[in-house]
Amino acid sequence: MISNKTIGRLSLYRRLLKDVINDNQRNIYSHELAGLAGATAAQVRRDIMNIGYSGNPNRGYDARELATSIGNFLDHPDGQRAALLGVGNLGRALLAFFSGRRPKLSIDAAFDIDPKKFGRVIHGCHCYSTEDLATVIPEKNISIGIITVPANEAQKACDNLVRIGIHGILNFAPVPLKIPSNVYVEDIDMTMSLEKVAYFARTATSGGK
Amino acid sequence: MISNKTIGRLSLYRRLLKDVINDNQRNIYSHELAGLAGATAAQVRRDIMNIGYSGNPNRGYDARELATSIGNFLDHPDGQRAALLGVGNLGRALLAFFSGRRPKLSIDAAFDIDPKKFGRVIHGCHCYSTEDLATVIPEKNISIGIITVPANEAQKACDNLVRIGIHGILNFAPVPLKIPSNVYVEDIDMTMSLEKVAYFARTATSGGK
DNA sequence: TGTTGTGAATCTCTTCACAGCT
DNA sequence: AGCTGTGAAGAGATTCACAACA
Repeated sequence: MISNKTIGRLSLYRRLLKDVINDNQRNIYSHELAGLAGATAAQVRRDIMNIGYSGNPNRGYDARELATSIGNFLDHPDGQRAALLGVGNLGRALLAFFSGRRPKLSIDAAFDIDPKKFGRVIHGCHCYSTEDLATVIPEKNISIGIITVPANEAQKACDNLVRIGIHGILNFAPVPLKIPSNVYVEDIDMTMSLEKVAYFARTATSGGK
Repeated sequence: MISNKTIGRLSLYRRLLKDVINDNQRNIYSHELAGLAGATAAQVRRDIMNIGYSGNPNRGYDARELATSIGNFLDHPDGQRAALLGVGNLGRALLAFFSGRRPKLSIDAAFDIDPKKFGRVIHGCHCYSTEDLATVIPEKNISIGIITVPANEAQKACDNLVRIGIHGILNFAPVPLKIPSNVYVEDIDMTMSLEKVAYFARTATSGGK
């Protein structure tokens, strides 16, 4: 079983490898990738070991092969699609941010309760009424939910997603969601992050992490 | 020394305690707070122990006192101010999100390179030219930077902040920043988070974390 | 009885260190 | 000589389990 932390770093390595490949660099050593990622060489080697890819003691890793191996590991062969719930300031920013970024992972529908938004296309994404959730999500074969509704509506949004059979949720609302154990939630708690920065900025010389 | 993870949870506990206090609940047990926070009772007790606050074996913790203790621990007595670099979609969403949220922690200046934005006030925050960074930041006594510029400009933005003497940075750009060891960076890597969700949504029954 | 506070045990993640390879 | 792959050690975080207490 592969850990949450390793998955996160693999995602980062792949992104860094794309730049390396674009610069026409063929091979990369664990310590080079570690330098780019802010990790240690041993960490990089172990992460790569975990997905079963092997380098060469002389030339390090083949950048292109490694990126492909990570892709095979992280991506679903048919791709995966996400729905965004809550087309406010943050929701729209995310639609812009993720638009066309990864072919195997796209936001394919947005939902809101405000009728003025129904039918609009925002950064290439069609906006539906929340009432259509149960029909649009299976129809578009969506397997991931992104919650950007206000805090007081987040649990309801989550419950709706879970009821339809969504197993993965990215939650931007600053409240812990109650979910059954077969659903994975990743929280992005910006308030918490900012308060951490404030704390460690004070305690000065290199606080935690 | 208190850990990064503990600081994060304390921030969360405080937010949850506000709701509890608003509901006129006087006392709270570690297992109740744990339930709200999605943690264990032992975890909550240890975190609270770390900041030196004590409960009562009969009544648990005094909600109001505990919230105050966490505040004394997390907040700077004079408050702290942040600057946001990069007034794009995400930057504007953050200005809206954090506007007036916490009195002791506010975004007091925004910076961009686009002259059309200079002088505008966005969600209550004045927008300056990036060239004015070195004058506005000391003037407003800002100690925290928030980076929402495009990936290829993030390191430059970071370097500018560090040069002016900023010790804490919240980084939304999807690149690891190179910083001296006396600066604390908290990364919010939305791409990584979404890819994690995609992965664990597949491997189904409660992947990692 | 049911809670807190906490030493000790456990679990998880990271780093060390080196054999084996090219 | 300098790298990878990896067992083993180490560090860090969480949970257990129970004495002390109201």
